[in-house]
Amino acid sequence: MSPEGRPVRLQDVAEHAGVSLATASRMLSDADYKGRASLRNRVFSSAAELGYLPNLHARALASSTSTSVGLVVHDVRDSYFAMIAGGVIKVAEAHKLLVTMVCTYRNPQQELNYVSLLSAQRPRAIILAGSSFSDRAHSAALMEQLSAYQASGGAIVSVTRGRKIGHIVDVGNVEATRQLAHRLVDLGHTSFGVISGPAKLMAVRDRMRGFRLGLQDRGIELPSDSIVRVDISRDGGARGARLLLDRPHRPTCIFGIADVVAVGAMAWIRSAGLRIPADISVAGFGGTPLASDAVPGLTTVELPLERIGQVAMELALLPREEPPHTVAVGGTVLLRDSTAPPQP
Amino acid sequence: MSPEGRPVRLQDVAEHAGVSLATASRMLSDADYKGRASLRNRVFSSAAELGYLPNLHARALASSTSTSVGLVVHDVRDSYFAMIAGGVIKVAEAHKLLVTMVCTYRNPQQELNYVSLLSAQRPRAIILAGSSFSDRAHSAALMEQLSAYQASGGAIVSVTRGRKIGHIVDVGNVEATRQLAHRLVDLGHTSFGVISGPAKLMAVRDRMRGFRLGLQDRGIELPSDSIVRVDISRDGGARGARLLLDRPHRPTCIFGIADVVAVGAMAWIRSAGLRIPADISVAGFGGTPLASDAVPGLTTVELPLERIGQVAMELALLPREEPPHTVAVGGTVLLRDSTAPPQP
DNA sequence: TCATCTGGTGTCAGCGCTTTCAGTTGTGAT
DNA sequence: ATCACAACTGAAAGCGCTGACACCAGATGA
Repeated sequence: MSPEGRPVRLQDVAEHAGVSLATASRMLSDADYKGRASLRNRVFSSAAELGYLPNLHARALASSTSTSVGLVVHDVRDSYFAMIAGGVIKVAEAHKLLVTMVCTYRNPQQELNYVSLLSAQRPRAIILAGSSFSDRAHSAALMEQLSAYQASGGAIVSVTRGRKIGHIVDVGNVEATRQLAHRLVDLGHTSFGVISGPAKLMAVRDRMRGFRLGLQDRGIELPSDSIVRVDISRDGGARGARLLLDRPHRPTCIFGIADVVAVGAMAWIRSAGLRIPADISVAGFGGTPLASDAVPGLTTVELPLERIGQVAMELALLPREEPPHTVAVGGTVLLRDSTAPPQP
Repeated sequence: MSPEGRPVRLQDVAEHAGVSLATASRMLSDADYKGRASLRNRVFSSAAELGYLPNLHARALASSTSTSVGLVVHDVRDSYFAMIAGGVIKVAEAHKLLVTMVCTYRNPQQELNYVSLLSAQRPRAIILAGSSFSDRAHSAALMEQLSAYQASGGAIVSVTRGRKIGHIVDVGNVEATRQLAHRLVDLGHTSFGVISGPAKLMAVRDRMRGFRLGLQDRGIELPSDSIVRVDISRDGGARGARLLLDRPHRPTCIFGIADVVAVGAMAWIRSAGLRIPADISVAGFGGTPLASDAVPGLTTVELPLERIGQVAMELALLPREEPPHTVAVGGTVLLRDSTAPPQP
């Protein structure tokens, strides 16, 4: 490192090694460039000795290729996104790319702000893992930003269906939830309660639709008063369970729109003195560790979350000329002990 | 956005608004600069109309101040770090800073690599939330990197005690674990099993030391054959519990070095047909959502994880001339239902 | 032997922005 | 009206790096 203050520049390394700036640059950052072995050694040992660290900003500016990747999630604290982020970071690190993460906390306006802040960093790709609001105006604004970003050479990957730009990782919310509904009905349930999330979220809508479809497939309607909407969080789940249990007709099975919601609901149900699954069954969605750690184990739609992150990052790495891909990453219904046939 | 390809530069905005580059720059990014109102409007509306997005790389290069912050954790998928990351990101976003996260997966060599990759991005600060290995050579190498980084103007915050550089957020591993031990002994336990983690981690060592001290305070020794070392993960916890239960003398209380370990242990214990806490008590460390979601609720040392992240980020924002601060963020022993007096 | 490559190296013009510095305008006091 | 002073604006010099281009040696083929 430098004796004081000013960081070591490539120039310093070049001088110390007695070569030109350009040669030093090529030696250090062009893998295909060999050069004279003696010089090569001199450059590398000078760099090491001086503690040279390339300035990524300068490099990005000069070569207009950055080493960062933007990741947009709703909330890292939710295991669902933490797992996806883990997958993204794993692949990114293998390629020496840095992942810059922003959390929108499901606020569309924040999302817009952070996406533009991210774009300003000119990342190689932007991965939208939590995104997709149903608001027309918002999607239009987002699309505008994204297409500008794409036009300037960035890759876009969305973990959602139906975005008309970039690559897509489709987790098949609708179909998976439909399957879940089938299995729950097959268990014998006919009266359901659903703890849903903000209607502005596409994922929520899709899961709701899938659940409804699944019930309809078995000839069951979901009355609108058996649905409550809460924040997607543990507390939201608890509140949702309370609302549902307060109603005159108690359902035999509750579906939480996300694992974290279902887990919150389980806690409330238990504290209300009811047994799971004897008195009431509970199911979730996501396949987070929350579901497997829960007691009893939470029946859920298991998504390969970390894998989703990895796939997203791999798509982001595809050459620019590649046409938009859509990768379907299916979920699997995992029946655990939180669900059982209803007591007669 | 630009009609095609090339992004809009400040130059374009300036021309469109009929002012010089310099003026446009000042209008757009110097808050103290007012300028003639008419020009000001022209510049802002031009920027909006053209969809101008500043190039953060160019800005960082020219002004040598970046808008990013580096965050080093062991593993985002672990709620412990996800919560801390959430706190860091929350404060960072409030300051329009972007957080770049790397995961070391507890590999010292990776840590070194990623810290230097991060430094190359010249972030305003580097926050080491998961770090601190006991290896001498490794710490020396890390210190060298960090001090070079600091010399070049970056702030450093470590969530660990005893690093001799930058600000410190001290979670008080030793003292908190000591208290936990007291409480467990006070419950009546005298025979303990500990599921510990890699000895190379300072946090693990500190918690072990605290636990030992706490027992010694009550006149109890911890035989070395009642300690098993595993990976800090759910599976590690399960494996640890298996090892402990296989031993001739079964402890009445098991301490997992981290919540995730304790939760894994609980799962194994339950699957082995033992009841918690009737047959065996379990305690963890961290205060992650894992602990509160567990059934029975996991006794643990509750750390304000999100707050720790926030504090770390706030320290990172302190003016450079500020001397190194040390903020102690205490943990609280939270006795839940996973612990009870041992059965006679 | 000389013309033709080829790979290695140096020179230099930017990448898009900030920031002196100098010049220009407008303001209040004289 | 006149001068000092402030506030504004523009021209230009980089920030640290890459990438075209030019140049040079030595190797190759006729």
